[in-house]
Amino acid sequence: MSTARRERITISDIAAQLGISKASVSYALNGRPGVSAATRARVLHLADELGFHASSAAVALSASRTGTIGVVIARDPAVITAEAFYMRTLFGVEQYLNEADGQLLLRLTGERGEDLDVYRRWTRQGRVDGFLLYDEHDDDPRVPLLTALGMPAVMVTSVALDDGIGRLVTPEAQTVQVMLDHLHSLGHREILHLSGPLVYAHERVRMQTMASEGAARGLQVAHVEGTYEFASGAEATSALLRRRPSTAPTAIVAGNDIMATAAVSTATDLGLRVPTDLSVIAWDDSVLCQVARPHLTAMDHGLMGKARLATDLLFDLIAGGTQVHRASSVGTLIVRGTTGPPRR
Amino acid sequence: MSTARRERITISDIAAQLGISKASVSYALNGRPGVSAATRARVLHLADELGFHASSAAVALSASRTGTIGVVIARDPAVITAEAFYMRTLFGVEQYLNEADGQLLLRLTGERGEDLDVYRRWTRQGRVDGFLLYDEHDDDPRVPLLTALGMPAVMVTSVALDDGIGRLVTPEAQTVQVMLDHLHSLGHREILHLSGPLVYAHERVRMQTMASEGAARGLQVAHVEGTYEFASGAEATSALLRRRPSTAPTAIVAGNDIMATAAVSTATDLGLRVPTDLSVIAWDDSVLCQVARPHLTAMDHGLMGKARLATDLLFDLIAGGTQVHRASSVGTLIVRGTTGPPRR
DNA sequence: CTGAAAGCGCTTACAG
DNA sequence: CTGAAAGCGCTTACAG
Repeated sequence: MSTARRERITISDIAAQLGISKASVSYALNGRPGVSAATRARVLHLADELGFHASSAAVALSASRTGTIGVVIARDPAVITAEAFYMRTLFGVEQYLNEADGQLLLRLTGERGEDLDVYRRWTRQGRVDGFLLYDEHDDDPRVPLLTALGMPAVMVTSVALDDGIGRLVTPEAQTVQVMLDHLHSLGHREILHLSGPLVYAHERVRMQTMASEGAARGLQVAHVEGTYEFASGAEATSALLRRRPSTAPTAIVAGNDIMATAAVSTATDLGLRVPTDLSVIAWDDSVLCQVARPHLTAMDHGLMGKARLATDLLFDLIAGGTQVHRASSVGTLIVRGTTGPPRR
Repeated sequence: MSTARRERITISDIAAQLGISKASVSYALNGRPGVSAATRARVLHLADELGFHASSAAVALSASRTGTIGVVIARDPAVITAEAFYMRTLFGVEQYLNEADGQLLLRLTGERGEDLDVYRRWTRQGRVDGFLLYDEHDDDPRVPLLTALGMPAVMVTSVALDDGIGRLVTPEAQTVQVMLDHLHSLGHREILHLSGPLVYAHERVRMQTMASEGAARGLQVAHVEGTYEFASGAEATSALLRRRPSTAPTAIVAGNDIMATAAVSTATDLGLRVPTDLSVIAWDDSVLCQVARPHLTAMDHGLMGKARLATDLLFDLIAGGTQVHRASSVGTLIVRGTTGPPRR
């Protein structure tokens, strides 16, 4: 009856109805000083009654604040849709955003650097206040790019570099210790580390840590670089098993759930028993691990919690925070059916 | 050297450097008439050289256009991270957006109606130009809400209602025909349809279609409502197998990959052989289907392509298009190791 | 505590 | 074809 033609309700409407200035409405709405408690209450009440929500464009334009963070994932669809990693991570981010009333702008690009253009464009267009970064590469071009653009960013990574961007650092050393201690106590002495692609910084860290921690325990740790794909896990496993029954590894630590599942499948197909003839640990737990037979022993890294931590750090930096490093806590080893004493 | 203090490059900068008006720059940039070819070329060249990207806030505020679509997923994290459905769907959407230079605002909420608030808020805030809708319920409250808000929307569904919102309609009848023909030709006469929750409109359609198409082929089709979860598939399967060897179904059509995998696992655990003693089809193909043993026979619905179609329809409606219904094409049955002739 | 006014960076009729 | 100007809906010093 009142606002027939005009679709949108603005602070001008509220100001007019209350007989005060737009400025007062703005101050009241944003919880800033400059209005009396009584005026503030009247504004908030009317805004609620009218279902008022400030135009994000107007806020962004005048206050240079979008309330939006960006996530750009540059990975092959075939791999990414197979792993649960990103979906869990996104859920963690969203849990935080639901509470903090933030928004997520998401972009899935190919692996050939198209992502750099998205960071640049979104920044110039003023679409986001900051970025959450995953899958760090060595000399990752995103770090200098975002630094140059002056855009807050948090890398979820295993490397605690001091390059100015925010970093949520995974304690890979502790993760490796948990897995190696488990295998060591079962009696394994020779282990194969089937990693993901070494272009990823965290895979390099894991490889080095597996080697050093293995040596510290008197373990032989061999390494093979995989692709995260099923075929890659199958191939590495059959190659390993062809060396039997010499001094081949009795256990495989696989870089993701897919390759771990492949290892179990392949061993079983070749007539071996898991875990008696071969033990397998998956670096990341997932439904796949719970559904495969036998169920896979795997690390639960609390991915949703990690994502929340990362998002919290990012909002902190956006708000002007200066503490750029934060550490996530070590995960839990879920012992299921694919690890046991080796026969030998 | 020139723009030291001022971070952002604006059309005013371009206009100044070229000695023309802001309006001309705007026309040139947006490919609209009102500038000579020569001027347009100079503008575009300089904009490119300066790495100019228009402020999305300013465009949104003045032109009421964000270039952003919203997707709000109201599902339990445990289920959603297990299925590949949404990740594939998001990839399809993103493929389209990468080409059309559109953006995606994503929100994952709980299942208790919090999503309605997000639709309302994003609309009032002017954050998006339209919504992509999934998981239609009977009398879905989102339809009247978005209609009232005057917001373009496309529901990806199995129901071709004429309620004004856009609909990309899955041909469930054809899908059912493909699966039933396969089972029928193998010799199955009694089939169990283990559906997902019937609160979803597409599950109701599937149930009705399974019944009618089954009857048309002289098949007995029983129905059990599942939850999409592993436990649900396991339970339904063991209940079915307890009825053996009477006139129990010899095949299960399961509503998603998780329940299908559960059916195979459970049957195997109970000492039955798949597919000899029990055949299983998964309604949606996934890595899980390819990794499980035996590999699962499943429908490939071309989810990424469907998502692209839906996004295309949405942008069409946003641009003023009036054709609200579009049909997606039927998927392909991938015959693997879980379907074969029944023993009987 | 309150109001008038400038400004954010675009788009879009409207005159020339 | 081109320019001057108003307007989108907020925020934010700046006076009172």
